[in-house]
Formats: sequence, C-alpha cells, structure tokens
Amino acid sequence: MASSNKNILLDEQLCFALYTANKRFNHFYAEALAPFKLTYPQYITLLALWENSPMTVRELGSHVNLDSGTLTPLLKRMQTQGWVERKRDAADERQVNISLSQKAIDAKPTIFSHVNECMSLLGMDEQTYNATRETVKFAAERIKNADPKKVDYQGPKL
Amino acid sequence: MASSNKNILLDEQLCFALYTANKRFNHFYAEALAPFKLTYPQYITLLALWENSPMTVRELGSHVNLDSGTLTPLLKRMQTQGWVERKRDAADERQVNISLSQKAIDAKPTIFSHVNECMSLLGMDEQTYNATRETVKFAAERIKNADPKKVDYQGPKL
DNA sequence: TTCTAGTATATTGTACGCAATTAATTAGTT
DNA sequence: AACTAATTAATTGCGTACAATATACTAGAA
Repeated sequence: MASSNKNILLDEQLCFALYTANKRFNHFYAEALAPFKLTYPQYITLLALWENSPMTVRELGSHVNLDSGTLTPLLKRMQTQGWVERKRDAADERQVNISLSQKAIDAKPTIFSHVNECMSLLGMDEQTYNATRETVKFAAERIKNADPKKVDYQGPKL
Repeated sequence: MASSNKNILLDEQLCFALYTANKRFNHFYAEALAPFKLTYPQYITLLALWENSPMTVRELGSHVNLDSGTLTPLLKRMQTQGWVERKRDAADERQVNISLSQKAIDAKPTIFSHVNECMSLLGMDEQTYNATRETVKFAAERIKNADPKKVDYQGPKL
C-alpha cells in the first residue's frame, strides 16, 4: 500500500483549526461565565443536568463525554460551590446520583440570558451558526469512526 | 437591552460540537502518533518547527498558540525524548532557541507518510476537508473578536 | 553609568482529560 | 450460601492549558 508523500502544513490542518477554535471558545466562555465562577466543563455539566436531573455519574458522563476520572473531582468542586448534590444510591450503592441544587435551578434563567447575550456578540445569524455546528458534527462523526490502529506502522522504531 | 430567553440545549451548541470534535481528534492522533511516542501538542510543535527551525519559545508559541507556561515543560519533555534542542541565545540571553534534532529531521518523512495514511481513514475528500477547515476557521475568527466583558452582568451575585 | 522600563522565559497554582488501576457492590452460576 | 464475573466510582499518574507571578536580562533615559 503506497502512502501519501503529501506535505503537512500546520495552518492547513483541520485538527489544528478545531484545536484553535476550541481554545478560543474556552476563553470566550471563561469570560462569559466568570460572574458565576463556572468553568466551561462545569457549564456543560449544568446544561446536561438542566435537561435531566438527577443522573448517575455514568449517565452524566455519557452526555458530556467525560469519564469518572474527570467527573469525580469536577463534581466535588461543583458541590463545594453549591451547584450540585452527590448522593450514593440507596438501592444500588455502586452508583452516585448527581442532582441540581436549588441554587442551580434558580440561576438557570439568569445564566441563560447572560450567555445568550454574550453569544450575540459572535454576530452569527442562526442559519450560519446551525450550518457550522452541523459541519463540525459531521467531521466529528467521521473522526469517531476512524481507527489508526488499523494502519500498522512498519517503519523504524524511533 | 432585552436579553434572549431562548433555551440552551447541549446538543445544539456549537461550542460543544467543537469541544467534542477536538477531543475525538485528540484521541485519533494519540493513536496515530503512538508509534513515535508523541502527543498531539508535541506533534503540532514539530509541524511548526519543520516549517521553520530554529525559533525562540515566543515565536514558536505564536505559531501554536501556547505560552511559556505550557511550552517550557512540553519542550523539556521533547528534549528528553530527543526531538528538539534548547539553547540560550548567546546574543540575547533572555531568549531560548528551539531547534529540531537530527532525529526529528530524519523522522519527518516517516511520520508524514504514517499520519497521511491514518488521515485517509477519515474518508473525507480534499474538497470536503478544506471546506470544513475553512468553516471552522471562520467560526474561530468570529469567536476571537467577541469579548464577553462588553456585556456587563447586572444580575444577582451567585 | 545607574536607574527604570520593557522583554523573554520559567515557575506556581488550579483545573481539566484520560488511561490504567483499585475498591466496593451487585448479579449470576453452581 | 459461596464463588465468580461484571459494573460503578474513585484514585493515581501524566500531560496539557493558562492566569499570575517571579526571575533574568536588555535597552533606554537621565
């Protein structure tokens, strides 16, 4: 199987465009969420819980694509800040149920309206926004289904 | 100024699509680069250096969008692995010049052909790939120019 | 030349992100 | 009931990211 000898330039890489865009969004949300002392991963955790609370750590992780290694300390910090509550399930003590606190329930409209106002700064109309999101989702789906292990590396060991 | 009351759903957020796509790409490259024991940020550092070596830490950082807080330890690890060399500039001892090692120069074609083979697994034709990249770059540019600090938060302190 | 302002890198502290392992609990088999 | 396999969280270890600070050096003004 002949391999491509094509040159690889940083600014032409889709991965680098995504990497950069993601970091910019992180910075954007860090500022937008600063009044609430929330980080971006904490915010998407709240988004998931606002849609469905309570959830087990595993369920929550399947929504935000994070495992317990990330979620356990994150949720402990959110509990300390009063956003969520963590309770072992009485029926199945392996599970921990994560539920919204009253503070989180009350803050939802305030946070939504502030984030929506910040988002309007992007100056993207709804169609462009949706089209961009679907394009990114399409790429994400392709990446998900690609497994580099299928390409066995035969070259020298470096 | 009336703020939008629009609901915010996780799966409709562009930020979350980018966040997910970026993590998938990270995983993809982790596997693709495993034979070379390179992480993704180390790989883009090499890409920048293959285009232009040597560079100071600051110059390198402006290409990959990372500051010394990230680059200094990353470059030390890459030096330990034999990918780069770090030398204080004789003329201006504040600067540290980062240059490719012989190993990195030699490995370039091998890594390029292996990464290109892995990329072919995505099954994206060149036009789709380029269009997707430009769409993401366009969004990144918009985000860059938006400053949430311009939206002053008037609500209750949480 | 000496003081000061500016610049480049390094360090510190906090928070992810994830692979790998561990510990606790539950379910299934005999 | 006793043993085994599977499941769920928590923990550990490593590597980013980045704000804020510290340190070392250079350049410019008086």
